[in-house]
Amino acid sequence: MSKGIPSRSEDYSQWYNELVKKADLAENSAVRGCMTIKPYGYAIWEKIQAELDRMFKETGHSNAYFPLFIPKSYLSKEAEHVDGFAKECAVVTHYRLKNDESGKNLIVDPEAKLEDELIVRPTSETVIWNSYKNWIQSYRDLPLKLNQWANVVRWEMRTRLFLRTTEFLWQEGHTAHATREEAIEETELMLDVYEKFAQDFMAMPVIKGIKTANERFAGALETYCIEALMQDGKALQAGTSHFLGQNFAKAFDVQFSDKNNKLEYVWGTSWGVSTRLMGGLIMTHSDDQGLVLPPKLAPNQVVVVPIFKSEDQLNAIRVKMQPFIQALRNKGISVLLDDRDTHKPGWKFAEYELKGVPVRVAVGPRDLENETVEVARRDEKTKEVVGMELMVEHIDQLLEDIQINLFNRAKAHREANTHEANSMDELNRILDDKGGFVSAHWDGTTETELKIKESTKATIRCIPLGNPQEAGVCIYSGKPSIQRVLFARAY
RNA sequence: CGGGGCAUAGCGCAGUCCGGUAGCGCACCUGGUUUGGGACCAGGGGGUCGUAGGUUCGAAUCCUGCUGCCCCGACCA
Repeated sequence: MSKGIPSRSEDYSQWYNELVKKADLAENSAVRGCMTIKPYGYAIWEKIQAELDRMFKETGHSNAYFPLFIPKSYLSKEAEHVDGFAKECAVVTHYRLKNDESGKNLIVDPEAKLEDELIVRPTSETVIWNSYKNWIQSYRDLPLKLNQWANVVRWEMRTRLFLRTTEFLWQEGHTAHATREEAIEETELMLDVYEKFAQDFMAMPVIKGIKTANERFAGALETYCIEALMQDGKALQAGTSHFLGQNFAKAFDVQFSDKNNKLEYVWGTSWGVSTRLMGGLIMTHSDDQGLVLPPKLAPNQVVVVPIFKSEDQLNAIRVKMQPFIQALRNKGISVLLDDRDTHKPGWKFAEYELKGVPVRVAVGPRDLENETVEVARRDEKTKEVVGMELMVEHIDQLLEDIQINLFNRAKAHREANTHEANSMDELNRILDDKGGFVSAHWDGTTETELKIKESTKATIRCIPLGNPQEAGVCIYSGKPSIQRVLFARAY
């Protein structure tokens, strides 16, 4: 492990790339555009999964698993859906390999061509709705609320670890409802779940909103999203929740008999968050020393670094600290005792800073004498000496403080980087100057949205929920506008 | 997918212009001294120079194809 990572001010994207690798989160694999998620990175993802899974179940959803492969014909059943994904699908055309004449090279057996080619799922609406057709007959079968944890593949041109990879991990929820109102309610409920998770666990403030027609999920009537602002002033779409209307029900002929024995198409939703959240987590909190993790998602919340010269000293520290470590664990706090003698304390300090461990406890002979420990917090890089008998309570409180501090800090950053623009000049100036969210009047047309994107590289991130209605003129066309929308350059 | 850059030990790089059989720092191994912010000294191991061809007595070095990575664009969560 070499020391240090580039600073954020020098080159933010270089900083990000190096941090992901140096903190042992992930690396590029031998397969183009695909990443290997390393144990430390995967441990964070597992924490994300565990909490989201709990929240999904609490809101009445069950997990299931649908196949990786989708018959090509399924995708084309919903016209807009196929348009949205056709350009980035991996296709399975053969089912067998064989040795060539020389016997040395494996080749695709031309005899083994699939009659019906299979698509590696870019998302699973189509296979799932194909099953829903068989599962739903009556209003008594509704609502049907499923989620699956899965990998999906979208053949991307340009990839970045966690933010955009060809294969990625996610969850996709797919629900079916008897009424339009209930489906919309579900779409909004899951958006709230995402917001709560992002804010309470990732300590990442998000703005809930609705996507414009242009940015909408292919096949949805309405796409809701949570948008976060990264440290470099670029926005990140962190999660989406789609109201599908009856589009997929009609495409896959999913009808149910209502209480009056009348056949109706069901109403659908789908919603997802992906390993992209890892990118958001990193870019929301981390600094030039490395990763900064919110306590609720840190694989190790506390690391204890003993400082010793001899084996006897180490043993004395072990014996002294054991009950305190146990007491922390009894409170549900994860504690790592790094008593390796192969690395020096200073090395360990730097290492755990790089890996974002929220709290570090150092204990040496001096502390044993004084009945104290040195407690350092990763977020503010401050340390203080605490009496041993107060240590458990202190750390418990400190972890809570860090969780809240990270959120407040990120929120302050977002607020400081959200501005209003009343002209194209102003929009451009803000974007080039410091980036961030820019609230501006827009005439509501896709045409204008695209023109603005062309000239500024900024897109409409969302129309915030509960957006104040305010008469104005579109900054591009000068036409009347009823509200401001949020523009930003985005990941 | 277009433009540019890069590919030499696990990592970061020099050597390439001007062809003569590979070097530095970190990491690793051994021994010793060390240990409260990435220790020091001594010794040691590790590379068919991304890959496939070509030119040449001889290629990391020159030529061509391919692959991968990084940056910039178009596409996207």
